[in-house]
Amino acid sequence: MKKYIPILRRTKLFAGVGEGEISAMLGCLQAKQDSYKKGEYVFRQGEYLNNITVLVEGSLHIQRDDYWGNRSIINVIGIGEMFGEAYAAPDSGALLNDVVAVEDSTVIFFDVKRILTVCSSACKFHSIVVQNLFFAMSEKNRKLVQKLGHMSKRSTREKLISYLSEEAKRQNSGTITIPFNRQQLADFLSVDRSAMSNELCKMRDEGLLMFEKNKFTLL
Amino acid sequence: MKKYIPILRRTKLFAGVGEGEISAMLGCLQAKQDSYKKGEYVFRQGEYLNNITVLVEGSLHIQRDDYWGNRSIINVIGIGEMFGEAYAAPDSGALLNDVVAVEDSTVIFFDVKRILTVCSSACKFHSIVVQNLFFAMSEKNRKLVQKLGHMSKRSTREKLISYLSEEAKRQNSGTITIPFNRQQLADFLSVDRSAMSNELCKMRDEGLLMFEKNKFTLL
DNA sequence: ACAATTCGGTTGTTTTTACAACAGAAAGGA
DNA sequence: TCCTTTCTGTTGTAAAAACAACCGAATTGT
Repeated sequence: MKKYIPILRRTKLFAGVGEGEISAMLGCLQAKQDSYKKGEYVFRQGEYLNNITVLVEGSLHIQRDDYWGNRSIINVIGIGEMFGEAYAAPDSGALLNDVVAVEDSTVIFFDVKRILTVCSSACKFHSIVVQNLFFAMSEKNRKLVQKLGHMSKRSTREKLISYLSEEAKRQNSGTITIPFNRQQLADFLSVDRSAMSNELCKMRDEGLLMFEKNKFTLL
Repeated sequence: MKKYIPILRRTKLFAGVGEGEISAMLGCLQAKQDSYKKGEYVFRQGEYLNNITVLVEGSLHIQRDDYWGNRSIINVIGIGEMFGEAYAAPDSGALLNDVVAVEDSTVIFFDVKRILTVCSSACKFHSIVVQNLFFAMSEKNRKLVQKLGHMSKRSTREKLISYLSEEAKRQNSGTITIPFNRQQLADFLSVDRSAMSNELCKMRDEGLLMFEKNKFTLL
């Protein structure tokens, strides 16, 4: 697990905490590590969690397949991001989504009780982590609201514009790379893939944007 | 502000804290109170917040109007619920939504820094509140994901079923009262009001449900 | 009680989407 | 390299939603 300490150091959860302290906290927080091959499930819908999990290698999708097989991608988890935190509280009930590795991935689990209960021992930085946890959850929250913003748009075109322009803002560039192929983007925006593909090409023909694979340029 | 202490006591934020302690914390957390008439704005899009706010009287909508006047209702805040917490962190940026009173309302503001920074003085219950804050944010998070679940449905009918059946589950009854009129429900689910009204009547004629005003019975 | 406004339902038209089926290109594996 | 699979774009059709316009009922304010 030692090898991932430099990565943990750069996460929101451990912002402001040194590598030495993180190393010490790994024990205090009962950290456990696990790896998953592309396509494997980290968590499944219906499971009960009691840990906060941080991705240190690879990439994950938080998604949900409904009864008819329609997939909805809720969120993408990149390296350094945490997940599962919303289901780690005592009365939060079962997980409503699947968490699946979209490439070979490694995660580290932290016991949530141990994070929230400030220990009396050496971990001075514990309270920083609690604050960080709050900030990270705030951010996740805002991200979800932004996604609601995209999905509240009535047409596929508007959804695309809403998503791509926000992504351009976030990546601070007119040319962006998205973490989706076409099917995944459609599942993320909850639209039909072929209709979306069609709309994208129309937008390209109208000179609104250019794209090649998952690289888009807004004009 | 004293008169609202019994209400605060029943909130998620102050769960497990006695009235005496709450009373003491009001000062410690620099609580401030304000009231709004129906239709008035508590916060506006673009504002910067640094407090967590709890509704103690009335009802609020978290909503957003886009460029063309399409309204999207993100969330409903009932008595005892908190809001604004996702925008109270230092780097969270400006508020993306409006918060508007849908009836005469009263709120109490708490300075977020003071909540997160455990004071050395008498407030023993401070750390409980920090935990509560985490749990409350978790819950809000799950609520947003549930809303994404409704909005990810492709048809108006599916959106309605998704929303109403979740609400029936939450209210633990086949007969539920929703906090929306037709226009608001449409804005909440991001569909056209007349089309939705039409669909509701079709569903009623098919024997799927019954309704009268904002009271629905699922069959 | 009356006038004005809001609310909910209805209908017809236009636009958009979902769905299905297919084909060429690209990627991946043996 | 060849074969297989995945990915993306294209087209046509059927279904659904948005939009607009309207009406009667209910509600609100004076």
